[in-house]
Amino acid sequence: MAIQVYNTLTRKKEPFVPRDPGHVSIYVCGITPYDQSHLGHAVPSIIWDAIRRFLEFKGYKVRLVQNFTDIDDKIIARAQATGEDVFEISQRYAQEYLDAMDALGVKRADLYPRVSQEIPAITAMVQELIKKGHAYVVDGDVYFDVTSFPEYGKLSGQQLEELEAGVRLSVDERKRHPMDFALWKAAKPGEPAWDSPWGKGRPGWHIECSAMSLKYLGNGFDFHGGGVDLVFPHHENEIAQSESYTGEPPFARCWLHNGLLQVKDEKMSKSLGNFTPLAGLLDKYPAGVIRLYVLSSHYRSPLQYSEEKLEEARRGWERLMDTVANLKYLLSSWEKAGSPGADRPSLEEIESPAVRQLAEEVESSRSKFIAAMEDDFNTAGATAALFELARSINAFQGQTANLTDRERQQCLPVLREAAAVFQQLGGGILGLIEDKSSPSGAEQLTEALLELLVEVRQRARDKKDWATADYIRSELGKLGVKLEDSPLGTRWKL
RNA sequence: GGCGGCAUAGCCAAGUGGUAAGGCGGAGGUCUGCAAAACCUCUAUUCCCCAGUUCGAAUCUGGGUGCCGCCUCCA
Repeated sequence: MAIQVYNTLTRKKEPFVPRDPGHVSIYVCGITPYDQSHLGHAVPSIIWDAIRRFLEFKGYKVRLVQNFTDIDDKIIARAQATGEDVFEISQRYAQEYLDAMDALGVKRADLYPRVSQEIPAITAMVQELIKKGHAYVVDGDVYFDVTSFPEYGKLSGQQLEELEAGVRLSVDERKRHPMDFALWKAAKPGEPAWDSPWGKGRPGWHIECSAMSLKYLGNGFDFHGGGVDLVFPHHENEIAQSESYTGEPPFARCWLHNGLLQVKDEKMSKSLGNFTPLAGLLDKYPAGVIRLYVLSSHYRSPLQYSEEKLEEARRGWERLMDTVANLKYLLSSWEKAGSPGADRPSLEEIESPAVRQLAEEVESSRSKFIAAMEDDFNTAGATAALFELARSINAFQGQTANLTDRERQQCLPVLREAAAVFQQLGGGILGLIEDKSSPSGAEQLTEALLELLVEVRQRARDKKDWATADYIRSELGKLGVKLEDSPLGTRWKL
């Protein structure tokens, strides 16, 4: 089944056909680092991370580029207010953003170009646009002439005439058309500026993404993404200037826009002052919880933010993590017991109905998951499939006690496969399940000590010394370690 | 005023013509020294409202209503 994607440009779902077979090129509009990153910024990052991981899972070689707008009015304003250097500010907040993405388990983009480092590409593009008659110079400013691009409005469905009627701000009299936008802004005193054929100045907002995406991904790259709030004017303008520049549409093949994070029915944004900084949130919630919260709805839907929603996500996430722990426990105890690690038998070869059912359910959850992701990256449907798989695995575990030796023999490879699939879907693609493959020395010691305490407590329990057993459990509880007794033995979790 | 989107249980949320996934919460049960976890059963005769198309609509069409985003910096 081919991947289907909803394209903002055509307003319908269409089959995804990459520009270059086997390769996917993606440009995601990044942030303007002038203040703390908030949860709203994490939304597209998490979504694109899942999309990217899924495409890689499907065998594509993915190239993902995300920019930093490290020079703009807001950063300059901030610098003037604090007396700090413009680039120190943008550098610091860009780093904070990257740290937060790392903490969220978002794989790094292949490239994070910064406007300030791309001035030559930008001025070259502006020059070409002037040469082709798509832009004009006024007092050191350069404007794009929207009437020179007949298709202006094709992304957002806007008509130039209507836009003109709806202009809310006083229009700069020097512009030929009210919707003309700045490609280059003449420098004001005290602002960072670069030399250009039109005098000292700096790039306008929209031109950077065109220049950088064309430079690093080439014309006609596969996906251009960002929040829906960027459709107009930002992405509309990108299309206008890029396609005017190259003369070879499309600039980007498919436009994906994610819904916005809302707080009390208003979007979360820095300007509204209702944002939840990522840094603090990551102290309170594991990355997997935040990711599950974001990925359990479709990327195009708006997402309501509240602590309760995150708490709900936490409980669901804990169930997934418990399933991982269950699997690990079961596998290691069986492996210790010396069950031979045979090849995975075919479905027909499996005698035990319980084992066969598990094998079937693993396969069906896996295909449901993949089908959901192929259908416009429906992570909500995919997480549903993951939860179904968790239930299958946990339910199977409850039946393991009455399996015969021979059934266990067949079961081990099936169970290993279940674990691998669960890890691949929930961990590898959605990034919900952390894979602690190499615990640190301190962690290993902690584990060993906990195992010891659990063993001591078990001896007390064997003697029906409930007082000692309960004492150990409750004291560990105070330290944040939860003990759970099961027919398979006692498990602990932090 | 223009453009775009959304409306599914107590809450969150999939589902684009064939008879309502999944999560959280709630009720009951199994297991268990207790606790917890896990599992099982139940929890929307119905998808904002009205009309229409159809053998059949949450899904398509028309008309309402409500909410959100954009038209100014924004992920």
